[in-house]
Amino acid sequence: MAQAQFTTHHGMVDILPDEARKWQHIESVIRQTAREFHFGEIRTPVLEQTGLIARGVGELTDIVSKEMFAFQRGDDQYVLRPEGTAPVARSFVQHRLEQRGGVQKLFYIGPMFRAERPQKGRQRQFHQFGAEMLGSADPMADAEIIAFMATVYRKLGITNTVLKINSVGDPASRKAYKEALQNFFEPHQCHLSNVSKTRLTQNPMRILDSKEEEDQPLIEDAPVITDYLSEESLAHYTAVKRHLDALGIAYQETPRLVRGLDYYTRTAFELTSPDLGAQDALGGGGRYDLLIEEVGGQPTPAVGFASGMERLLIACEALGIPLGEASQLDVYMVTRGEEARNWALQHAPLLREKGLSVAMDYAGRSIKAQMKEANREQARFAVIAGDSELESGLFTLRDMAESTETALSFDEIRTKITPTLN
RNA sequence: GAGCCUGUAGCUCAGUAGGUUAGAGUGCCAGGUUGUGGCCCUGGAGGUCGUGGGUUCGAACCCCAUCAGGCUCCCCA
Repeated sequence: MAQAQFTTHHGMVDILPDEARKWQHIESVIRQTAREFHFGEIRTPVLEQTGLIARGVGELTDIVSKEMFAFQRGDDQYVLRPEGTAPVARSFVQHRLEQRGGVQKLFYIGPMFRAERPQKGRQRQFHQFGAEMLGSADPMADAEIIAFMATVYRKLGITNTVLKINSVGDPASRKAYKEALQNFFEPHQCHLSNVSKTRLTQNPMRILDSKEEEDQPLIEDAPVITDYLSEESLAHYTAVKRHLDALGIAYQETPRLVRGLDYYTRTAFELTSPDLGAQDALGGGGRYDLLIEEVGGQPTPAVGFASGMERLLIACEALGIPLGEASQLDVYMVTRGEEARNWALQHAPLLREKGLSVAMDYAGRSIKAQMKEANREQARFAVIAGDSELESGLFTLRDMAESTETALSFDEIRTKITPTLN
């Protein structure tokens, strides 16, 4: 491979036009879904203050402790955002969105950054779409958020997914549960893996989603959080499940589901796909009733989800779901001679005004080469212009699929060709 | 951060007892048709064999390092 002098950074990739078409398709499904659920788009900066992420996501999380792209400039600490929820929470507080009344419903699509070791379905710059509902503690909000996420996948035809849900409780129930876990694991400490041993003191709940084999038998018997939920949290959880049932959204209760971000309270969920290998999470989310306060706002209950675009692409590909048609070229203007090229350059806009896509040769190549290109680009029509056509005012309109030609004036051509739908 | 595997033309890949100017298919460009595509024929361009060292008379092939990718661990989207 001829090595380029400059290349993308480790774990960061270019998305070229063929690939970008797929992204556009997925994005349009997301935007359409957002419209149907009546969520407004929010676009926050890619750079945030490091303190916001550290506080919002949690100092002890992997994301903050070892995966941040952060730098200092002057007195300011910048970080490339590793996720979307903390920035949305910041924006909510900064712009006093609670003053607008009602529940704020926001969605976003954009790049996130984490300095992890790249592998399939995991990049250092990756893209997420997500949605947040701020200002509602109602279990219906949880159900709507999950429905939003599920709808995107359903529309795209990704059906072999599993929705896992759990409740991680409120602070009080979580405290009780953590103690119960510590009491349970402590006597068996010597049977735990090394990672889990350290988690025992720092964050015992994380032991539950350990993949270490030696931990599995113990995890099986570990106490279940649902037994430690406060009355309110249990009622909330029950209501969320009831609403999902009513919506016809299938789910799997997963008492051991714990998410890696600190801000979750009560509802936690994750959508997984068997097509993704080691990184099997398509998306996930939950309720974060304490985050807004944590980043300096009034106490505000909220719930949201985030989903990985790259993983969505992988899932589509695995299922053979076609994404994004090649853009249709309506007219290729084939020219011979400088005069004809000038004519084409000046008349192409008159076709484009009608919404037609129009291409021409910019390299002064032979008619044959231009026809070849028209064919490659799957043009519907070729308009051929040379000296004789310019003189007579009648141009050759060639239907590429039919291989038929007619002599028409430019006005007739302009009237005859109409844009293809889509 | 750790382990294993891979790295030859734009793309998919051949190419070891280490030995002269490194190959195929496809794509690209051109000619066959002096103004016309898709099929066919012919020709051409394109690779310092990921990069840097080392071993050797000689390395795409052996050794080391490095970079990039893949799979797994960790964790997450």
